[in-house]
Amino acid sequence: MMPSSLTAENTAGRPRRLVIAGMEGCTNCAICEVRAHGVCSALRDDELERLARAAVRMTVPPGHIFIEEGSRATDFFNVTGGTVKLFKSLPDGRRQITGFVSVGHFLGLAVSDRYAFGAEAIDQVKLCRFSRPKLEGMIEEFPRMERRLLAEAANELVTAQDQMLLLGRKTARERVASFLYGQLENHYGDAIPPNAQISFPMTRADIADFLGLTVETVSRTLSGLRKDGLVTLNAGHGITVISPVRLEAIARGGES
Amino acid sequence: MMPSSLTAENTAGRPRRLVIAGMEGCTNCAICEVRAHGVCSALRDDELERLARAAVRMTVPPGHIFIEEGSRATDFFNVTGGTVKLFKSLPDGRRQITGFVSVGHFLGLAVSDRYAFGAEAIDQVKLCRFSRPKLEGMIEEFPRMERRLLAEAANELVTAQDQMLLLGRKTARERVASFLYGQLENHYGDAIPPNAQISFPMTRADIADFLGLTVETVSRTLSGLRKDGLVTLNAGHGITVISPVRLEAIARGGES
DNA sequence: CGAAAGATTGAGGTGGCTCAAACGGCGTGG
DNA sequence: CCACGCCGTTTGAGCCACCTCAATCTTTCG
Repeated sequence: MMPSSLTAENTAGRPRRLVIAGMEGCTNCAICEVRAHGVCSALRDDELERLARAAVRMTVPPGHIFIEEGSRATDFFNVTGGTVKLFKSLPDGRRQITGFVSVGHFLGLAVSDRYAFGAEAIDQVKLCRFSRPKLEGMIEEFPRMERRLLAEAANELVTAQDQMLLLGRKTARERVASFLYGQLENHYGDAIPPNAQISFPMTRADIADFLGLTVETVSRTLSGLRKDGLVTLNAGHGITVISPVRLEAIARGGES
Repeated sequence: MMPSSLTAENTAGRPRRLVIAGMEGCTNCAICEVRAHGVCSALRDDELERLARAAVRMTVPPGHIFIEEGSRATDFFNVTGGTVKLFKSLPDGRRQITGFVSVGHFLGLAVSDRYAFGAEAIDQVKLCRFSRPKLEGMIEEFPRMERRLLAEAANELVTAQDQMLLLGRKTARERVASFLYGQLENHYGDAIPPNAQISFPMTRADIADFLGLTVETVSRTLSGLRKDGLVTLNAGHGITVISPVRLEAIARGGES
């Protein structure tokens, strides 16, 4: 009756409560490992000084939800390590992952006073946390930061539109190819060599929830790509893309 | 072979070329009918003065594409009348409508120097057009405008995430109910009365492309809702929603 | 009024889902 | 070190929601 779903398993074995582990207090943003990424890259050293006083560093273990869907939006986050999945759910447990985000990404741009999505750590995730009023004050003071946030929001909007095209109109094969190609771009940028290797932390279930498919379909589709000589599936979550060019053609919808 | 599509008809009978009709030159933004909406509402009168000098008003007839997917992003637009559909396409003609926008909405936040989407007038559309450099200059000068743009982008992001959930995980019935309920909210705000009337300019094909379905499925699903006593289908593009509450329940995924 | 576009309805096909079983890696404990 | 259980992955068989193709009906508009 439901075309897709994760009713049983995905609802049942879902991670525990909102737990925030390992809060290390504020450190120096100027020497932060993600200094060059995300919002931070928009600021000068003296501005970073201010930022540092507002930031709380924290670590979140795999599987833990640190933003609960619909909860009060009290904080903003900046991902400084690991990978996070953002998601929305339906009452019966069906789940859509709206994006995977990693280092440099900014989280928490909420419209209302509540988060419209949830966020769960896939692997060990490091975050900078800012209280809403504090960050809003900073935005007020540093127009450059606002510029940066606008640019990032515009970027996400473009990504979201691509994903809507994928979810609304692409076949399973095209979706999986799109996902793999996206991963390639993340690792290699524009210059993707033949036999490019990727390894990602998300499970088949995550990929399914991201692509609007079931685990079985993702698995079968990957096997199909393997049979067609497009990829090899390595141990763990590793994949070798033999022909990125052909993969992209499939992702774009230009080939069967 | 393709699960969804608008290959034949939708590709063939597609609107003509990029045509911009009725350019009326710059007018006074202070007395503009959408003064209270969109980006304009963020500005003071003296700032609007500046805006007016940068704006070119234009009218676009139904069916005409005024932003071509992938073309150079030379302008920004502010919708001052009518309804616009935003879309992305695949090479074989499959099309996904990413949103319908109307008065007050801002268009053209492109990341690169090219538009990532196309825009087509559904009915008679009125626009304010700004050249990219001019608007960027204004943003530089008026932080309030930037604030406003960021807020609007954040809003669109939330909408986009909702749409991803819809496209990835909702049934046809839930999708159509979601669409109708969204239309209700547009017209009535939060207080939607029983037997609420709506009439919208988009065709069944547009709705299908928006919901990731086919025309036939949209039509059949609407008929199903009618049979179930949830709506009545009026002449033209009018629909009466007998029970908005039950419709919302379906849209949310909480009822069959 | 007539042509063209849009909407509805029917009949049949299929891509991806559901249910089910087997397989593999990995940590735990005996 | 191996047995065991858990979890994620793969594969198979069958089904169904939605798609495709096609005909008819309705609305719009010149």
